[in-house]
Amino acid sequence: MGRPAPRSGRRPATILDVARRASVSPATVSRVLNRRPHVRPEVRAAVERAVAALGFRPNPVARSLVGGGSRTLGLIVADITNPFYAETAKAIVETARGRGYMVVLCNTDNLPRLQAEQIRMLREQRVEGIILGSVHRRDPAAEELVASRFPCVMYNRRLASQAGTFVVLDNVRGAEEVTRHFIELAHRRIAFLAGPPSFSTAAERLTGYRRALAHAGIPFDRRLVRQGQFKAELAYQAARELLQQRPRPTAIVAGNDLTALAVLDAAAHLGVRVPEDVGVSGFDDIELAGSERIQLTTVGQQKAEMGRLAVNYLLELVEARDGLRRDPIHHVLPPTLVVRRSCGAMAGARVRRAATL
Amino acid sequence: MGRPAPRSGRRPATILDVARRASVSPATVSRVLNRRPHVRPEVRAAVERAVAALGFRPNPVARSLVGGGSRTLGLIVADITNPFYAETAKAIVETARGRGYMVVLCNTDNLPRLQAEQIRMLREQRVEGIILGSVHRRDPAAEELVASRFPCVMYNRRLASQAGTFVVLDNVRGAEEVTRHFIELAHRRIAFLAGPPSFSTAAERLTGYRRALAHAGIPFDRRLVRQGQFKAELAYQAARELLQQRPRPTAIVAGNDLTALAVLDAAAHLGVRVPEDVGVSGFDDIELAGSERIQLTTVGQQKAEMGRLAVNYLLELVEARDGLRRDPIHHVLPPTLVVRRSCGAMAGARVRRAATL
DNA sequence: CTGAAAGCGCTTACAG
DNA sequence: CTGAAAGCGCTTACAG
Repeated sequence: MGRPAPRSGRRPATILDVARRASVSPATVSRVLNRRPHVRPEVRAAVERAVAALGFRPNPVARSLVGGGSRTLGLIVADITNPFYAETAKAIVETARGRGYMVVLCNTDNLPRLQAEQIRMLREQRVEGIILGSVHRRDPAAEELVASRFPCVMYNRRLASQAGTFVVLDNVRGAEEVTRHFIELAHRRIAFLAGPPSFSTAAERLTGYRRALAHAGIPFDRRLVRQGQFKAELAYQAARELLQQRPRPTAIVAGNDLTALAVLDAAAHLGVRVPEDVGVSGFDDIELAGSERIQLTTVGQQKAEMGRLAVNYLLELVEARDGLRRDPIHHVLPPTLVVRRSCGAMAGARVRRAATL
Repeated sequence: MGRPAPRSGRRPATILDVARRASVSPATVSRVLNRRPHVRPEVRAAVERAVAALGFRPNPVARSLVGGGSRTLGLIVADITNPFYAETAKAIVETARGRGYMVVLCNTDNLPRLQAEQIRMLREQRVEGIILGSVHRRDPAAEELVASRFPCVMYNRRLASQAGTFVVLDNVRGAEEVTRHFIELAHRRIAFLAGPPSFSTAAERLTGYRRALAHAGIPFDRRLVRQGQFKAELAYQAARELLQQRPRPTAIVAGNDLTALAVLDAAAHLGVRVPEDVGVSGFDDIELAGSERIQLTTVGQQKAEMGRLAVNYLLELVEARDGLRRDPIHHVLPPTLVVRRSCGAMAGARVRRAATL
């Protein structure tokens, strides 16, 4: 009588099965499973034997219901087909797996409404923390998330308020360095293909560009700044306009590699040679930037490292059992100027060297 | 006395709160929530009012524990930084969201051990179904998953046994068409940069290549086939070897776009002109294949459609309440030959046209 | 049509 | 050190 005998079939073992086999209570099994102290070694061993014999694996859903943690994180990016996000996402997923967490992927296309909805869904699904790859500078949903003290970290972009933990590139310096690089190559009419000013990345890169001009005493000319929106199609149009200006800019600093590629396309279609007629630079150093046909000068960032840091900071928050939650961390990574052919420095070097001989 | 009054604070409303406010039982609330019949309209309305007033959202974890479904799917790909996977993943995530499901992303780097581990973890997390983007032709973990009748669908690649539901490209035809295209351009020494033969995609593309040669009466020459492993670095080496053969192949059919780009690089480094000295083609039609600097002739596949189909077939399985589970579906999508500059057809056409005048 | 009760598989105080 | 009991928030037979 009483409960039916356990079906010998496919039903996965539960903690009760383990308890019975080891002749202990489920509470004790739970203690062993969670490596808690206060269990006699021989009891612990018996439980472990039972676990092994039954091939028992705790049901994460039950654990999560009772507050034990779902071992799942959320990752929200703007566009997973953007190589920058794909590369960081890969590092994030792999780092999380190494720590025993899975990650739910969400794609927002930069739509605030979608991002707010995804944050809500992720919290309902009881993910233990959220990584935000594409917050806006003002971003009510993200700000509320941070304020609620729910474990989260931003990467790539940050809030204007500087609230919360984030790991970002030093975008100001990156843009400043690449712009100065063109200045050192004797450029004066340097255009800037900007990203949407609602993103910290775009705003900071524009700042860096202006700063480099200012340092060199080159007046800022707003006609040389065009919106590329970080998107290939829009950037293509903007690049055409820039390239048709007279006098034509002698260099174009693009907001990211995707838009820099659009500049290359626009130049090709207009018969403008790169780098002879116009120098071009990007931002991100995606894998294709180094290919022989592209050879894009760009600002590199440590994408895998950024992803790893984001996960590690997040898990610190997740695992900090409430009390000892420390101050938000602002981790700013250094940029690397990657000089390839598209800026003209290579050719120039060769020419100069030849002249010296 | 009895249970403490609900803390007015942040505790999210539960089904019990709703039941109390609507003066019904939790069972009735559950019925309304799940749109089950047999609820008087006025009761239903009262419950709905209570739900709205409390901002109640059912806890998916509890639902999932009791067998109600976690509303989560798993997606396992070989490499999310490969644009093919990024593009299909995007469609998958968005289609799933439209149907109210989230998706857990896993990356295997094509390691069978990792894939087996991820499948296990996903099942433990109680995802309701799994999409496999990178099965091997023999793949014990995937075969077992299919055999267990757990809802799953493969895309891109399939099992040699043809077991399970899948949506794939007609790879044989794709490779056959692009090879024939070169033959029609009068090529005879056509090399093939293969993928790992343990993948159906690679095996089928090789078959298509051989079939086109056979149809044209061109003898198969195994020295013209090299392993590119679908990876840029390995393909680069293999491409160098091919390009240094004497006589040099006049065309190279690459197993995918990533390896075709490696061929372009190798050619550039060796001073071999594309398409004048060697024609090149890829497979996948990733976004960059169309850029002005690349202009890669390739075999296009409907990536977004493939992702959408995978989700829809999977949800059919998930939602087919056991009984009416129908036969596995084998959906084979047609390839599209995308002719750009790298094959030489453009230049050739122009030349021929000029000659005619 | 509706409710009381049991149960999903764990964990966490509370006793001892 | 260990166990009995309650509970996490739902859903599902079973009664009525």
